[in-house]
Amino acid sequence: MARTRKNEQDQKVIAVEASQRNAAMTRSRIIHAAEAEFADHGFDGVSVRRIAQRADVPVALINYHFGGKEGLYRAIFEMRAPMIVDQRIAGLRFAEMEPDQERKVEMIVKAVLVPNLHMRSTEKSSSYARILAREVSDPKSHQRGVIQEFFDPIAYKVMEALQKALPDRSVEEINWGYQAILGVMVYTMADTGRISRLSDGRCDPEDEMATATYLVALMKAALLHARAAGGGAGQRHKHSTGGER
Amino acid sequence: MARTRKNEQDQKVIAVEASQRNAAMTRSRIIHAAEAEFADHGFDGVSVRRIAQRADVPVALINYHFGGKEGLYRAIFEMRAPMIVDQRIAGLRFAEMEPDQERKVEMIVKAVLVPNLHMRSTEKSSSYARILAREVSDPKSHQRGVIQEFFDPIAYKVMEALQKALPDRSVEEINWGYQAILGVMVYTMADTGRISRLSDGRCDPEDEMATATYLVALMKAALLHARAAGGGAGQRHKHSTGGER
DNA sequence: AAAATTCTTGTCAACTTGTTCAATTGCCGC
DNA sequence: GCGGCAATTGAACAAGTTGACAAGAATTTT
Repeated sequence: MARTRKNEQDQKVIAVEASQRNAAMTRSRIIHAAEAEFADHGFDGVSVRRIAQRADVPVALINYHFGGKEGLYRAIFEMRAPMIVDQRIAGLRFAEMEPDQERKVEMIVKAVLVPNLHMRSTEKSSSYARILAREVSDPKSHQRGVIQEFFDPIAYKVMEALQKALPDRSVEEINWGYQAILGVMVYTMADTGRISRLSDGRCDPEDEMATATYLVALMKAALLHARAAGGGAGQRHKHSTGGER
Repeated sequence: MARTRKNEQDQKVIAVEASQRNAAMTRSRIIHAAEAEFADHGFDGVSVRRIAQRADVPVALINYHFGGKEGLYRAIFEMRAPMIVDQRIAGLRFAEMEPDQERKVEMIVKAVLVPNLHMRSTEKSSSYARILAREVSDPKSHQRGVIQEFFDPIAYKVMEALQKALPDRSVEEINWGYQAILGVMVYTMADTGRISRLSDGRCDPEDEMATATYLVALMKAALLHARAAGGGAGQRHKHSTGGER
């Protein structure tokens, strides 16, 4: 957090060109500009020059503060990720205390979905949601290692909680269940208007409340009622139903 | 002299196919090179020069045949999309004839998932799956309009089938259900190794059969058993989607 | 007050980018 | 044969890219 002696809010607009000499604030302004640009055009689609222009700083400042384009990119995650992770952990702790199985699963699903959905509908950080969505569908993300570094730990925690809530499920079922939740979440977060278009405006990811309600209901049902093959959790010969193709 | 004529014909075919003077063939080579590159680095992450180099053709040829980078990008979809759409339509026709509700829903889910999952595991066209995954999480996709043009029609068909199979569901429930299927599918298709890493190798998107089994089971359960909480999910205005800053 | 440090800035050069151009090649019907 | 035509080529273009530098301003330390 920026620790300025003076009130930062007051100065934010006033002294842009004048004599605002504050590293932390400049950094912040750059990061926010970068966040918006990266969200709109992707890592490769945006130039540091445009970020600099948007942040109203000279280009060289970006290299000075973040040591390059990728450093700036990582800085965004370093700023935002803890926010989400903490909220998820809190949600999981909540779920742990719930005795009823059905509600417990629901709370776990909520713990994963709600922080991100909320973030998306918050104007200020909605860009970050889209960056996140991009990152998971980019092979380079592995190279950058951002997801792994920031989100793998919480992923294990969630799956552990799921396994505890659904003890009769196999490891595979738990894993695929978690991946499904994530997929739905990411797809919704990344949405660029298609959901609203297809539903003729009836479904709107911006409406955090409604979206969360429907998605939680879906994934809760998926986790509670899905059986991989036939009846038991065992791996019988699967795929006996009609063969298309 | 039938024989001579046949020989001539044969030689002509061979010559045409071997010669670099074959528009269709060079087009194809360019498209395939582009597909691989776009999948790995995204639309903005790759230069036409690299594509040209990979296809072993001069750069100018790309612009000649496809009228630019974006034209080339669209050409990929024009080649691949019909394949998937047709398979889905076939799957839906299958589902339509199924009397049992539960099996019907399962078949619809399969009709959506299987063509894409199969494509992903096919080596030759696995790149396209990743391109598709990128496209849906790119705001520019709206600008390009590729998804809308090629996949919106089949989306309506699927939702129609879902509505018919689950008549008591609201339009919103059907829409979110479909979005969920798509989200899970896209996330799985786009996966860059995280699923396998998190599951310690137990879950592998490359394994088309197992993946389809688990995902179909999940989404089938989601559609069949999900009920929006209490029934009153229709919270109208919650957040004003007003001014940005 | 002077010096040292941190932060900011304009400018620069080497390099890519997507696209266009004029010229060339091979194939066809005349 | 010989133009007409589509396909191909290498070169050139203008615009934009990144990262670096040294010099200047602000802040802190001496």
